Amino acid sequence: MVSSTGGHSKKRISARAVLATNVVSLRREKGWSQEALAFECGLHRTFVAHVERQARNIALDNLEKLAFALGVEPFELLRP
Amino acid sequence: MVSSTGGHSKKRISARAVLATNVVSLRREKGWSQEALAFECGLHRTFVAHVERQARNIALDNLEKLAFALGVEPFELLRP
DNA sequence: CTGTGACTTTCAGTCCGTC
DNA sequence: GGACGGACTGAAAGTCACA
Repeated sequence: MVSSTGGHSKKRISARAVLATNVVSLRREKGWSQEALAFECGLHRTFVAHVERQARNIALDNLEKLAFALGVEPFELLRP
Repeated sequence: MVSSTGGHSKKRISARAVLATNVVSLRREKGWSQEALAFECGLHRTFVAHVERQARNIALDNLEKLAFALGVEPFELLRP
């Protein structure tokens, strides 16, 4: 058993989970609160919270806003 | 002159445009029609067409379906 | 086989408040 | 500062007819 997440070692982490992880760590690296990040990308505070908790299926245009607010390219937010 | 592709070197291509380009080329590499790709990822033929023409703001879950149907990771569809 | 506008249904995204 | 619930509005999903 490689790990406990099921049986297969090739288990694919959902794009939502990867995104959430990346957003949280990039945000914390900058010492920002969810509110501060929301302000920077022009989205709502609760929406950013939902994305970080994998509770929302974010659309591409907003993924792009999030990326630029965090100072990275859109594809970097989805890279594991 | 840094480079030759126009005037501005800092021009950011929209995530939609990058996605469209990548989907079209990966699809053609496989010799698939839009209909075939739509079937593979469980989406509608016209929806795929709209994405390829940058006419839709696709959400993450569908981006993921598209990626796996094309045999790549989600972030690779957004990499320029 | 593909492009496109239009349409209905579902949900992304906002805003309120409470713990 | 962050998790979470409810209610609302606008936009994405999904489909179709026709070019």
